[in-house]
Amino acid sequence: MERQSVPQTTIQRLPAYLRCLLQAQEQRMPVVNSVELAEMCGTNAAQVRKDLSYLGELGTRGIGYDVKALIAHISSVLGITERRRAAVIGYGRFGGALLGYSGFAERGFEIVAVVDADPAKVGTLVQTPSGEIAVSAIDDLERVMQEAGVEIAILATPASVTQGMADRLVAAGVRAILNLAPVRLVVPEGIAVRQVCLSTDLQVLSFHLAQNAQHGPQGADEQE
Amino acid sequence: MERQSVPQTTIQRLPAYLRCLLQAQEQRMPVVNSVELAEMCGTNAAQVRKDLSYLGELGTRGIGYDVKALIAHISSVLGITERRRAAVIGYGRFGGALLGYSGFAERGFEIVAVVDADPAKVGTLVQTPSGEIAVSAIDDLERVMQEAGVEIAILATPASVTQGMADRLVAAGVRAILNLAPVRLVVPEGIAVRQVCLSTDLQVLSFHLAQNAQHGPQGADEQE
DNA sequence: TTCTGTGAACTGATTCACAGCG
DNA sequence: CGCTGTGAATCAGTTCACAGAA
Repeated sequence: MERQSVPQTTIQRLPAYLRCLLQAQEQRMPVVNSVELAEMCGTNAAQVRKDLSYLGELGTRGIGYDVKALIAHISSVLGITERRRAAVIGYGRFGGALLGYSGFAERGFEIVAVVDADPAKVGTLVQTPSGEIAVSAIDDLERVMQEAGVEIAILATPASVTQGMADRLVAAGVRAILNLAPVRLVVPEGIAVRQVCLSTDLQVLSFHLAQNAQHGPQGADEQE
Repeated sequence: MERQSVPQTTIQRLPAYLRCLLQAQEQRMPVVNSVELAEMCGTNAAQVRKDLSYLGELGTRGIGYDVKALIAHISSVLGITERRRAAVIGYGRFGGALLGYSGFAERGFEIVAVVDADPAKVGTLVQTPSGEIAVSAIDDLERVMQEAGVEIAILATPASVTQGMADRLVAAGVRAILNLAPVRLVVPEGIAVRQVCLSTDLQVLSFHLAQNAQHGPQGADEQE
């Protein structure tokens, strides 16, 4: 019944708002206004009001935003009122680190499957914050995704095999992919992909170092 | 002697151009034109030409861009003609994964120090793609940063101590920080910070799943 | 009076379309 | 001719400034 045109940039800020609101809740603040919320997450009040206004009329004039209600609303917009089921593809250094990470569970995600190509690893039991799971074989990828009801795949495979994995995941019905390998994925329309590339981020940082070195230490801050 | 107004967005795309150019070089292509380069990195030709034009007149009309020369130029703009020295703060699951990752070395970075608070870990030898290094104690943070000549710090510490670490790093002269902990860092003007938050990315993906579920499987692709 | 919600103005980035170099 | 480099047009996102709800 409502709009669908929430700007891309606003969506990317919603998780930050959510984090700050949870923090406010811990501090027993029943209400926050746009100035406080902006302060907490490092934006400005106009931005906060504009962003939240895309989601509906969520505030009370003269008062501010009800913390509990706003948390519920943003969670709903982000689609994390129910826990989302994710899988880690590639049980290597990064894959292993992800499985042990408790931050996912705290933010609405559960790792329900791990897949690896190495026969030596298949069958291994892995301890995750939300339980113990066994490593599955790559050959069973499609079956495992379907049986575990995986909605999001986290690709932590070697670069060379990553596109192939993505193709199989899409064919198996996975519609959202977080790619940690340093390759650009090509996927059909309608599949959501997010690329995380630490080397890219380091290179951007390096650019700023190069800039500041050149003409006096006054310079660029933050990203975005 | 030249401009300093390369748009933020262009800078963030330079690493991708670099990656594609290295790939072109491997395929023995001496020259690429804007259409080919756009194809390779998933943009459009106008974008490529505009981006590269901010760096100078690097192409040859009627021909395209010399791959070798363009690699050299972009590397120079990104400040990675010399190897940049980075440190990993926090030798936990993620820190460990980073140290074993060979992608950094391939893209102009060298991990020259690891620091951890756990006395049991201090002194441990860690094998990295570019050699063996010993874990240093957090108490020695300032000295280690200075002696190793660290330019970029990668924060992989528990959220609760991350801001404190950032403060000490800045005080120790580090001017660029890649933060993997899910907290917003507050740093003085002139310090470059990049935030990587996997949970945030998952939440954005979840938003897209929620959207598509609502009104028919036609939908959002890619990030940015 | 206090603070939200929102048009209007502005800023920055992308795309278009073409002049002009090799 | 083919392709770059670039002004001009467009589009998206941010900031301003204020009307009006509580």
